[in-house]
Amino acid sequence: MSAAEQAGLRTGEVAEQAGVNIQTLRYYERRGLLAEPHRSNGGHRLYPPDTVALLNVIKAAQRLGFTLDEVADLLDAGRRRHPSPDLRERAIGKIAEIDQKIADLTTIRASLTEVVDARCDSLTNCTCADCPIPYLTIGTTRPSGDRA
Amino acid sequence: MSAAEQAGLRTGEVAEQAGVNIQTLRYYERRGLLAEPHRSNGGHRLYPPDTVALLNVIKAAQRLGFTLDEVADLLDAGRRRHPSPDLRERAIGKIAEIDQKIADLTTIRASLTEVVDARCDSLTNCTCADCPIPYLTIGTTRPSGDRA
DNA sequence: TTGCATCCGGTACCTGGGTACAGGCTTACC
DNA sequence: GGTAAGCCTGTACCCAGGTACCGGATGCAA
Repeated sequence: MSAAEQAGLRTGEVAEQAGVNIQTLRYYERRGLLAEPHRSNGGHRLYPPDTVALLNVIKAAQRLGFTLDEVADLLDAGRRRHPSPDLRERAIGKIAEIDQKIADLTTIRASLTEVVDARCDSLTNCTCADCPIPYLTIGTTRPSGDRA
Repeated sequence: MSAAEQAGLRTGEVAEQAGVNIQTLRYYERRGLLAEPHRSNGGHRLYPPDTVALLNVIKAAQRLGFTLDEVADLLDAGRRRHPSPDLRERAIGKIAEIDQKIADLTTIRASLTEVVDARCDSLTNCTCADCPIPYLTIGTTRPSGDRA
């Protein structure tokens, strides 16, 4: 059993297993998404094994359109055992955001399904001559009043 | 009735109504998201009125984590009356992506709800001492094999 | 103890999605 | 027809999120 096995994963291992760049690990550390890991005597980082899972979480959240700052918030909210009232507030806000996202995605999904199910395809000469923008409904439910 | 009324909206009007920058309109035009509008004799752009709605759609899709290229694809898919088989293929792919996004969002939502509902809050000294990463499940369902 | 793969910090660079500015022409209203 | 607001093209710049590169130090196995 080598020393590495009991001390943790090194950057290269984490990066490889999580499918991210080594530089990205250090970047996330700077951004506060990854806690500073332990170091070897020589100063090399040694990560706890669940870091890989955490990175997958981060990447998943990003794919959903959250910024790194937001991801940091989400992780923070989830991490604390007894969230402060403030944190609760923000979590509630995030839930509302998420609900909106889900609603929008559902609308887009429906539109795409129509395309695939050939609502227009088979009708070929689709009744809705001016059918150009099928996702229009999304626009009408946008979250905060943009319009004057 | 002025000439403008029958010819279309000018950039400033569209930008204002859609809540975007004028520069953004031209940027979208360059990127192919907005068709080149008609021009006045003097060369000023004159947009059809539904451009505003279209912009809202674009912005909504962006909030959901789609890139501009992807938005362009989505719009394209929705626009065609009789989609080519290829387009159908891509639409199907997008639907799968969207389903994944919805699933992930749902998971995150559930985790946040737990936080808000004080599953830990009231337990204060939460049983799950190592509860640190509640969204872990997301990572395990990530879309395409990242791992070697 | 040598040698190669890795890792270190620091800095520079890249892409996506915009945004700002300069210098000049149009529009619209008096 | 004068003039202010608005628009034109072109180019430069900005921010987020990474990536690449550099010169030097570590890790570890033979």
